[in-house]
This record gives sequence, C-alpha cells and structure tokens, in this order.
Amino acid sequence: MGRVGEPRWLNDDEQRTWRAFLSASQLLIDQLDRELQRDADMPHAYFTILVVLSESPGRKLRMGELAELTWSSASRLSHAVTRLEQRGWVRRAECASDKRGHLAEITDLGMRVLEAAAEDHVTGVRAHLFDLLTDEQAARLREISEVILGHLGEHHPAAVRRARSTGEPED
Amino acid sequence: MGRVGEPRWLNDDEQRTWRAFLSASQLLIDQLDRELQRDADMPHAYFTILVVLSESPGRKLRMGELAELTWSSASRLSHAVTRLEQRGWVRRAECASDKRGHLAEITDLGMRVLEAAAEDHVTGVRAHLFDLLTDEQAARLREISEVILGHLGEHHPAAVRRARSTGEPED
DNA sequence: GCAGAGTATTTGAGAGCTCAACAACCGCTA
DNA sequence: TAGCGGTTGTTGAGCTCTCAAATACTCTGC
Repeated sequence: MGRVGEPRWLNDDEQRTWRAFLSASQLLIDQLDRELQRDADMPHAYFTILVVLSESPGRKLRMGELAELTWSSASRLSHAVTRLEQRGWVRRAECASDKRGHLAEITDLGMRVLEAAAEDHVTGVRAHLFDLLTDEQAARLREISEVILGHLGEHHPAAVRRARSTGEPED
Repeated sequence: MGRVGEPRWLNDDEQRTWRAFLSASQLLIDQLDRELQRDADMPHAYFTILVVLSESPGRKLRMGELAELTWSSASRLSHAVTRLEQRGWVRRAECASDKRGHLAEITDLGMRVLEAAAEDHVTGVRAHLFDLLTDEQAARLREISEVILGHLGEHHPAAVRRARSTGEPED
C-alpha cells in the first residue's frame, strides 16, 4: 500500500458513479434486510447461512467451510450459529475426522423457516432489482460483479486460510 | 405486499446475478470499511458523515438534513454524532430558527482527520473498483445504480418525512 | 511418543445499529 | 393563550459484529 506521490483523486464522473453505486447497494441491502427482519424475524446474514446449509450435502458443513461460503469471519459465524441454535434452526455436531472441527446442520424446523422466508425474500429481490433493470443491464451487472468478486475474493479474510493451505502465492 | 399465487422464483441466470452482485457489493463495502478502520480509525458511516458536513454551507447541517443526505436513521445519526463529538471531530450547536433543531458542525480537527482519511480511501476505491472496470462498465454501473437509487430512495425511512412534508403521494 | 508449531473454533468485551419510548418544541385552532 | 396533534431529536435496551485472547486439537520432527 506504499503511496507514491499525489493520490489520484476521483474525477467528477467517477465521483458520481462511486456515490451512486455505494448508496444504491447500501440501500438495497438495507431494504432487503429490513423486509427479512419484518417478515421472517431474521437478519440477512442468518438467511444466507441457512441457504448455504440447505444446499450442502447432508445439509451440514464444517464451520470453516460455512464461513468461506458466506464470506463471514470465523467469529461472526460462531456467534451467529449460537443464536441460530438457540432458535432451533441449526444444530451443532462434532466432526468425526477432526476433533477440533464442528459441523453446523440445518434442522427440519430451520428448513421450514427458510422456505417461508425465501418466498417473501424473492419478491423483494424482484421488486427492488430485477423488475427495474433490462435484461441487458442485468447481464452487465453480473459481469461487473464477477470482476469485483474475482479481485476481492482473494483478499478477504475468509479466503486467506484457503489460499495459504493450497499453496497459492500470497501477493 | 399482498402475495398473489406462486412466488416467481429466480431463474438460474438471475440467481447467479443476484448472488454475484450481493457478494461483490458486500465484499467491496466491507473491504473499504476495514481499510478505513485500519488507516483512519473510523467506520465508513463516520467518514460519510464527515464528507457530507465538509461539503455543506458553513460546514454544518441540521440533524434531519444530515440524516437524509447520509441515508441514515435519525437514531443512528444521533448516536454517531455523539461519538464524533467525543472525538472532537464534530460539534453540536443549537438551531436559531427552531429550538427543537440541532446543528452538527465539523470542526477544524475533523476537517484535517477527514482529509487524511480521504487520501487513503480514494486509493482503495480505485484499487477495488475503478481499476478493475473499463470506462464502459463504469458508465453502465452508474446507470444501473441510479435506477436502483431512484426506486429505493423514496421508500427509505430517511426519505419518508420529506416525502410526506412535500405532499408527495405515498404509494 | 512428546515438544512445539500450527489449525479450528469459541469466547468476551466493546462498538455500532435498530427499535420503541421519551422529551422538547412548533404552530394551529378555538 | 391554552390545548393538542405533529415534528425534531435523543435515549436506553438489546442485538450483531469485530478484534483479541483463549481452548482444544493435529501434525511434524526428533
């Protein structure tokens, strides 16, 4: 991060683009978060955890894998799973192959809650995103998002362990 | 929000687009937030408040206006300003024309802190966004963001008061 | 087969956010 | 001008997230 000379400020166009994007994505996430809280009594982070678990083989994952797939820190995930466990939506189990490891498994109740939440949620995603965009725009948005994702994915804390353990160069 | 029959699920393309966009914007915001915390010891929300204040006439704004411009709830803003005040970056003053009102004003110290923070921040915005995109993509991103913003802006809590007080239809 | 280094996860404290309740004030109306 | 609904802003409790420290286990080399 060594700075060399003057920082390159954003020009007017970039400034507006950046502010629009920041506000828009923040507002969209906030809106869906509020709707999920109102309709299903859960923050979006919990919803994501349940979705990923529900799609996993055996409906269970090790904490570490779950953290990577949800782009979450280990700590945040652990706290969240504790709370999901208290609600009876997720259950912790021990990992046979590695006694340090813990598994998180979505319960039947969790599946039912998730299905109900997802129904409302998809309505919001349409109303606040896809219904507003042309197919062209949606396709562009996807390309742009994938570029950012490709760049940032590697630097995210949740991915660092994987990068190290698979011998990738660390840049 | 009356649901009519089956919810329209996202098709495969939409699913991937949505997940890519959600992850990318979340990761980008998180990354810049971490950098700001590390380099300038403040969360992004504080940075936004300082930016808006610094650009305002007299470097001060009423709490309500500041809340709207930062898309923040009144409560969140009030808590944030309290903490910014403790750091000496912002000062509260009374509003002459309306004794219910409070002004928030960025201090000289606040301006210096902001300028230092902005230098690092702009580097991050370039590195994690503009350096990755073609001019075309940036232009599309802006269009897409403005569409979302136009739609969501009205429904955001911070905008409801304004909408009501200017006689706009409430949908 | 044990010491030490590394890995997986949890824990606790503290910061920031949300929601609901509150206090202070405005301005209209009778 | 007193009353009252509406507006402005703050507060406190409770929840979620972050960061750093702790715990429990694995693996490697001797």
